[in-house]
Order: sequence, then C-alpha cells, then structure tokens
Amino acid sequence: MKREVRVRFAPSPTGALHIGGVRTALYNYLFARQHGGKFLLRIEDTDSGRFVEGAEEYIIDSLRWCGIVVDEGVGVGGPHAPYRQSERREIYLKYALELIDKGYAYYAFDTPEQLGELRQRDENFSYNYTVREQLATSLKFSEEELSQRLSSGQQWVIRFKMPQDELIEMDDIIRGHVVVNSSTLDDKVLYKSSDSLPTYHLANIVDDRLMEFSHVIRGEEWLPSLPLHYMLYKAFGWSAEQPEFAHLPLLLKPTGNGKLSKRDGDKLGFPVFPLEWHPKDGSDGARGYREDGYLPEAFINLLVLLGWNPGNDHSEILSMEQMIELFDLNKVSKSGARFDPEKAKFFNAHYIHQSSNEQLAASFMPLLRQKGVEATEQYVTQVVALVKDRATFLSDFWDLSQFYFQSPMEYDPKVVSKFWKGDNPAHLIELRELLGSTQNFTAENLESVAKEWITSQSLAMGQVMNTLRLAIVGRNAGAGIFQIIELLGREQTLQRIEHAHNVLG
RNA sequence: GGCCCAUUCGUCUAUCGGUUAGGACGCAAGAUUUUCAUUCUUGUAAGAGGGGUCCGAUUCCCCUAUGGGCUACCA
Repeated sequence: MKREVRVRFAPSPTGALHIGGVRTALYNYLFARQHGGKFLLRIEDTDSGRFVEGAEEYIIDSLRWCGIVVDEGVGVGGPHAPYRQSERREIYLKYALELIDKGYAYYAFDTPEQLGELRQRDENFSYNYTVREQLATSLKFSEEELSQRLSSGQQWVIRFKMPQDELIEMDDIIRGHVVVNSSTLDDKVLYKSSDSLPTYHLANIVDDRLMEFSHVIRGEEWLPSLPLHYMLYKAFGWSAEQPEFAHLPLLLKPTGNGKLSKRDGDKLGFPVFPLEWHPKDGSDGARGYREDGYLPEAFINLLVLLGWNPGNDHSEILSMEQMIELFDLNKVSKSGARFDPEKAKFFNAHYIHQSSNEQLAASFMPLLRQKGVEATEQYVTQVVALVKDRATFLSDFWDLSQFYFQSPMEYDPKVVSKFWKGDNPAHLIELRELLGSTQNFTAENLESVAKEWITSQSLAMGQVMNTLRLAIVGRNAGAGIFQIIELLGREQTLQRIEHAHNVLG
C-alpha cells in the first residue's frame, strides 16, 4: 500500500535563504506535485540564539517568487499547526522523557565549560559509551541524587544513549544502502533545559512523525546524522512509519573548492540568494537574482538542473509543469554540483527572448517611470520587441533602449571618427531630405527608398547607413535602423539628424 | 585525526556490461546581417590512477589519490 506523499521544506530562520535551500525546496515541491501529494513549510527555530529577524518572511517571499506553492505550514496553516517549532515547544519534552523511560536516553549535567575542558584535553573527545558512565549523568546517579539535581535548578540536557557496536543499516533513495557502526557515533543532545527547547534531531524526528511525512528530501550535510535519526525512529517504535530519505548533493563554488557561500557571490559577481537581502540589524546585505534582473522561470530552470537532468530525450529548457512531470528522485546525481554563472545567464537570456513583449513591457514600465520617461505602454511594447533579443537581464533594457526615448546625449567617439568624415555628413543631409519627403513612413518602404537612392548615387552602403545610425542612435548598436526610424517617427528622425550635425559639425 | 559520501569534456550532465561515450553552457569557425545582437550550421573537449571479475568494462568489486560533508546544549 502506498501512502499519501507528504514532504516538507524545513529551513531554519538564520538568515537569507541560500540558493541551495531553494533547490531543496524546489525538489520537494516537484516531488509532491508529481505524486499528487502535499508540500509543507515548517520553520525550525529551535536555536533561539541564531534567530534572525525577517528571515522567515524572506523564505516565504522567495518561495512565492519562484512559484513554489506551499500547501500547508507556516503562512498557510493546516491540520498539524503550529508549524513553527518554537510554538511547539511543549510537545518535545514529553518525547524526550519517553526515551529516558525506555532507557534510550539519559540526563547529563555537564556544563558547557566542563565539556570544553574535556575537548581541550582530548582532541578526539567523543561523548559516547566510553565516557558516559564516568560523567555527570543520570546513568550513574541514584534516584535520590537525580531528583535532587533536577529540583535544584541545575541545568541539564537529555542525551541519546547511542548503543555500542551495532550496525545501523539505512536506505537512501539517492545513495542506496549505507551501513554505519554505532560505536563511531556519539550521544547527541536531544533536549536542553537552558531554553526548554529540543535540538534539531529530536524536533525533526518528532515533527516529521506527527506531521506524517512520507519522504524526507534534504541536503547531503544531513547524511551523517541519518544513523541517529534511524535510531530515534526505532527508539520511539516508529520504524514502520518512518519516512523514506533522499539526501541531495551539495551546491559547490564555481571555482576552487568548497560549497557555495555568500562571499563567493560577492567575489565572483553573481547572486547567491533569490531575493535581495536587507538584514534588519543593519549588517551587510546581499544582492538577489530577482533584483539582478532574472526571471523566476529562468532561476528555477537553472536550479533544477544542478543535480538532476531529464536525460537526452528532453530539452533542458523546462517549465515548472514539465519539471513536475519529468522530475525523478532516482535520477538525482550523487556528487556535488558546481554552480556555473555563465549557464545561469544563458537561461535568463533565453527566457527573456521567449517572453511576450507585453509581459516584458509591463515589468519595464516602472523602471522607465523611475527614469522620468513618459511613454505609452503600446510604444514600450514595440520598443521591447526590438531590443529583447539583445538583453540577458531585465536590467539590461534601459541601456539597450534609452535611445528610443531620448535623443543621443553623446556620440560614440570611435564611431564618429570612423563615419563622421569625408562626404558622409553631407550625404546624410541629402538622405534627410529624402526621408522627410517619403510618404509611406514604414521600415520596409524607407529601406527600399534609401537603398535605391544610395545605389543611384553610387555611394557606399555601409558608409551611409552607419552614419545615419550614428545620428539616430549615437553608437553602432540596436535593431535595424529603419525599424528604429519607423518607430521614432518622421519628426524625431529629422530632428536627430539635424542635431547630430549641430553637435558634430 | 575519526566517520560518511562522492569522482564522465573547463562546467552541468546522458549512458540501466558491448555506443564513433550523447546533449547543454562556454569557447572557436562559418552562414545570415548596413551596426550590435538574435538565429542557424560545424567544430572543440571527458570516463582520476592501479588492481581484479568478465568473452567484454565508464558501468560491478577492492585499493590508492583527490574533492566534499559531518564531527556543538547550530540547523
């Protein structure tokens, strides 16, 4: 019997959501949608010390921008609410105590200072079966001493009693069968009295069970704690209901070694976060894909391919719908994926070229208004049609199209020295007359009229055309010159030629 | 150091033991073009090393090397 697919994205609100995290969310989402299941958002804020204001909103905004829809959880609610672990704190202690009752866990009274000392004395110190009987734990205390310590207000933690020399056999959808000897593991803290909060491990297992997840899809950094998680499920007697696991490969730096970090983006000139991040405490923020001019479709497309591929029978250009249809956890690669900013650009350029002129114009209008440009949506749509093939980012549009809205402020010196010489300026005056008197002011007609004239005068096509372009555009770039001229209109065209003469002589 | 995971063109990857090792990005060349682009065509470039198993290994096993992750009262 197959159970209902329920998966979750469970970030910790310790800062902006890294693109690796977005990819994890995306894979979870695709998996859920493909199986007609639910995608949940849970916030794991059990570390009061690392809480960052605004991080949760950032996470929600990022998912929304990417088009990843949360079915249940923080921000939308649901039958297992609350979904913020800090609001579930009263749940966890019960489970920790249950483990103590069953003999799978124990109280430990070591202070952080004492532990620090132990680690300093022995570099390889491990809190495990070799030392727990000697340390200040409930394992060696009499009941009286234990209750005395507990009631004295002394701080304690509950640790998992990792068994000695037991083979823990695990299965991972991506990595296959993994076996670890329990003796190499330590007694992880499950619950701490200092803030009455569980650690990740306990909260994670308890919540995953309570919220009835069928699969846990998370980053590879969690693989080392998978044995502990297996042991916890077993200790609670939940092994039969335990979710299936899939550990995703990490996202690596574009160059050099190590996993992608915030500083790589700063150094190499690309964003590591989906959205711009402004910490409320005034510390350094970071740029985002959205603000850099990426389309969300391009962003998720480049992200989905970092660790997964639809295979040779399919294009790498994938819409969310196609991703949902094709995604396959079994085909996720095992090794870390190096992020390639060049390919990111390719995807964005592609999606911009594919976008409708109306859509692009709509996102361009606000920027134009900011620049103080007055233009109708219809005109902007026509402009966009002519420039979009030259754009890689939404943010390229202004540079690419400024001359459609304003006369050239300056003329590219290189182009000037190449074409504003000899008889060219004089010819341009003649061409101006011609354009001024041409009745049918369309690109097609203008072009044939101009070419006919150039040929009849035995002039060099390139010389005349480029001089004209210089006067109209200011540099050697842009769409076909007659398309530009048609859009600009007769009056503006004649004016610009005249203006060029006035400025360039 | 210990434990775990990984290793195919520069990068992302395909290959379910037998292929001229395929695709995409990048790069290069060409075509189109009055400019800049777009687009199209072609090219470039790979199984970490060493042992096995097998008629046959990129594919399965072992060792080495390299890379990565974890090793907190962080997630």
